[in-house]
Amino acid sequence: MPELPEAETIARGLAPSLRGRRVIDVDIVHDDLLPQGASLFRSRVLERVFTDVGRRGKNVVLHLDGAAEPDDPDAAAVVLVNLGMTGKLLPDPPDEGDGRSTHPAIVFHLDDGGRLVYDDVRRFGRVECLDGPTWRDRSDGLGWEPLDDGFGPDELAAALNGTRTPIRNALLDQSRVAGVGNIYASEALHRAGIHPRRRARTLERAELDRLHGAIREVLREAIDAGGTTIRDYRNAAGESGRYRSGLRVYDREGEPCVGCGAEVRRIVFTNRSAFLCTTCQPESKRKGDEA
DNA sequence: AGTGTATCCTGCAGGC
DNA sequence: TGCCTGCAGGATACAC
Repeated sequence: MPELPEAETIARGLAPSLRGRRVIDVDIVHDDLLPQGASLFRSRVLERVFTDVGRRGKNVVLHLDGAAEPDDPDAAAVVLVNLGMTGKLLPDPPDEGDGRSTHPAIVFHLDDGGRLVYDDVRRFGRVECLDGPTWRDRSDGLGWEPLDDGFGPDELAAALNGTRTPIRNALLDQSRVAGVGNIYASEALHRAGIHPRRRARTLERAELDRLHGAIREVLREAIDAGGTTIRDYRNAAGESGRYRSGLRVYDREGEPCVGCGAEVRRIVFTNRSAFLCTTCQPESKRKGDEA
């Protein structure tokens, strides 16, 4: 569920509360979230100190010191957290009431008596502990950070790489651009006036320029609002995101388009909903497409 | 290469 | 109240 703005909000909220704390024990409630297996994961994480929290695409990256070999920079490691649809990272959650962990999957016990809980209702998330070189390789397999200075319209065009796949699907492909999911794909395409089903290779230069600007704009606005909560998303403090009211089409089927007043429509392809205004985002003229 | 489908899982809203 | 269906911010694997 969480996309780039939600992962960014979580990382920012988590960093101050996690830095400098050491893992003294790990409870593994659901080992199906650990592709490495419980014992390897535990052995890699035990006795290490969280040094910082970052983000890459939709992933929250918990940095660990190189406790075993302090002089080797490659000994530093990360806990890579892909939150799936319903993942949450909760530092020191209360036992009762709002913000408590309802579906704990992995519990890190920390040296000061506190905890970091990875909670995940549907358990589509993944948690891994990777050494530095492995993490760099993994990160290299992801596409552009859309908010990086180096990411311009030319880079977007190159990432799309002439594919015939619908532009909505191309935007969801994390190896092209990292961090865009179903909400912000719909939102960016609406702002750019491009139909979600347009084949990526048919986008003209002006459309690529608009799409590039729209992606960055909507992601920045969503970060400023602390992300979007449709139902499950909560930040590290257990709070909802405030960007839902900034959404122009996503989850607004039947409501008027803010641009033209026509009804927002929901279409489904590749098993996922896309929301659009068919007036502001006209379908291409012919079924097979030109170009 | 692209696309449709199924899968992993749980919960919730809506229809009857 | 309950039962059933469809749907959900993701990612992958498969057959055509």
